[in-house]
Amino acid sequence: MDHQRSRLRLIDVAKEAGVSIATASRALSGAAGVSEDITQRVRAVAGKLGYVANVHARSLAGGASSSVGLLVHEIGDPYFAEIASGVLRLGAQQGLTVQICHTGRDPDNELTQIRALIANRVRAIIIAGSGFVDAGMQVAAKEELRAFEASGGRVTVIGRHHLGADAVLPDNVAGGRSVTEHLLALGHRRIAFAAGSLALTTVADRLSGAAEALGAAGLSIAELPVVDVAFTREGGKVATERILHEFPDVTAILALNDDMAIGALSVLRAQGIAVPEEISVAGFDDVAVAEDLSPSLTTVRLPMAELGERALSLALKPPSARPRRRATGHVLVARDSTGPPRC
Amino acid sequence: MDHQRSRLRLIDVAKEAGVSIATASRALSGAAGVSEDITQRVRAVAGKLGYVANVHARSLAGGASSSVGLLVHEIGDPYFAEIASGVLRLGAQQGLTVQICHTGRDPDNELTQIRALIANRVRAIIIAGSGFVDAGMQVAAKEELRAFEASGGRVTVIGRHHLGADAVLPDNVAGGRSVTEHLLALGHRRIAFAAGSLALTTVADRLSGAAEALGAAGLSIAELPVVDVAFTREGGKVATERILHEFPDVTAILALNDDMAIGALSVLRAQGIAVPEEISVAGFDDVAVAEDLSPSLTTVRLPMAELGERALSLALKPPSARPRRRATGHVLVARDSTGPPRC
DNA sequence: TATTCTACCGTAAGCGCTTACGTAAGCGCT
DNA sequence: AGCGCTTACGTAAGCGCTTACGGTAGAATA
Repeated sequence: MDHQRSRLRLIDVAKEAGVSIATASRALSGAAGVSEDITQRVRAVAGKLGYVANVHARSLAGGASSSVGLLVHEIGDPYFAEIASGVLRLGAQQGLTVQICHTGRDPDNELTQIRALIANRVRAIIIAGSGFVDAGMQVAAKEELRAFEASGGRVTVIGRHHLGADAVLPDNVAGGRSVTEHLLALGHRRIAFAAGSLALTTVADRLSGAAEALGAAGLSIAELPVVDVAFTREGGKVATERILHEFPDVTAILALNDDMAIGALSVLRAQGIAVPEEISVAGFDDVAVAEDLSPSLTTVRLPMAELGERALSLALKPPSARPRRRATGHVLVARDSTGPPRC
Repeated sequence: MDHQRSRLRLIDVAKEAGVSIATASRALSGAAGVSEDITQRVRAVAGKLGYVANVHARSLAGGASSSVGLLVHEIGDPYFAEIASGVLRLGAQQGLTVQICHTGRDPDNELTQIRALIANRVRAIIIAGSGFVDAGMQVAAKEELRAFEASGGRVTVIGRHHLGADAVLPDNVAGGRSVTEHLLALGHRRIAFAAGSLALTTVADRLSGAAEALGAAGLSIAELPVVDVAFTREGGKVATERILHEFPDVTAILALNDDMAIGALSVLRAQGIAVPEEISVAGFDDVAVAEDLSPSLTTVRLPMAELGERALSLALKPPSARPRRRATGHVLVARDSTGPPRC
């Protein structure tokens, strides 16, 4: 590839500026030990010539890489896309390039991608979606990550508690509390919960927040229906049908994510039950759809882009002795799917 | 950073395998001139030791980079996210790393990002969202890209015609034809078009496809209302109000993207006009929302992920003398928002 | 057997950059 | 003037890899 040879090198800039290559390097990188006027001169020449340093050479010589990796399941998924958006924004601001890998939920592929990131000598790996935090990650991949950390790389995890690595996660507990308080404030007492898998910390946290709010109002979640199906639209449908059938006195359904809430809405519409007049529905996540549904969905917005930014900023700090956890805020987005109970 | 020193190098593998570093390199890269058994031995050792070649050193020495760049406006936008998904999928399959840059629609930032990609010696730059193809790109950025191409880099564009570079784009003409044929087949004759900016090739193409379909049915688009407002939800609302007011005999509204269609639906709902019983509505793009609206939206799905894949595969081929164009297919997704006209 | 060829492998020269080290000049001090 | 010290800059040694190039063995040819 002649495409390498044709671009100008540091030595071209140095010659043009009448200094040595070392001085040019120092001037451009802002290192100490170069007089002010020479620094200016070199930078001016570099700008005039349109010189851009070769990242590979720089990284090879200096050891400091200027890129970070982001691991997601599927970048097309809005959840991950929004995380990526935050990571990219901060990355660009910091002059870092971001390499996004999506695994397609395939453990083999995941291992390959992690190896590729390490081969690229990324400074940090941010894990947003991965078997690492769920199940099924290759043992080899875990070892690879461990070795990566041992050799100075940083690993941070988004959205899950995870032992051994710094993590940022949405404050699901507070979110669960907020939306439950919203329902209580409207006057609801018989609230049903459409849960996904109770094993997920996400679900557990949201429910525990709800329990707190209920407790503060003198109620107990133990006396309310919690229907655990699947964290999907279909799961929402099944849960809703069961709730309507078994607990006809409920006045509000709190789905633990928006997908389930959408399923709930479709069942209610199909059965001719008015929302929110007869039953209120609230969700979790504020997916883009939520606003456009009819009725528009009351939900809890979690700032995934902000989580992405925080994960990166955490990754850029030196590691701490014990893993850090950071929870970010949330916003209750009250829309048309919730209202006061009829009676 | 000791993190560099601690990882094992090619020479470690070579020693362990009892060969020279050159032979080890050739064995791993699959170059000719190495006996079969030595190749196997080296690879086995590399695998056992978990050796991963340093991409920076490889690229610096060999000249051949293993990464490509993708330029988007905003990765959080599903349109770009889906494109990215396709690029990432094929990239992973080809062993390429993909550096995604999002510009936030800021021309200065865009220039910075392009420079960063070039500094990373990417093999190709895929432009999905950029002032390059719209307006407002920095002149410096265009020059940078031109120099990049001149020095052997490849540039491909997604979603726009663009002179001088290979491009892949959805077949908007065929899409416009399909959805119009669908409406005609249902029996509609008075169809109104809610357009965005007629200056966009996207809009022009979709309309020209519609005109073809109408022509084949013995109708002329010149006699039908084409309301040109803005390519937004709000634009869809305004267009719909105008259509209802000025052309009360229309039985179907074809919005030239889904955002406008969503706006149309909300106006119709507000005015108590039943869809599709009184008026049919169709859109374009098949955004994720489309399926969840009520009524669910008939629309044309454009395979953006596939476009991303094609853009990459085009970028990996040697450049052709004249720029290539590739149009991909589309799928008409007929849902509940369209039906036969009442009368 | 001597010779040419081929296939294989090792030696070493970079790729473009950073940075330890060396050197020279300027400063204040005795 | 001579000393040490600081500051500013140049020289050169790599970073880990690829790849000319050269050398050595065995096969093939005479």
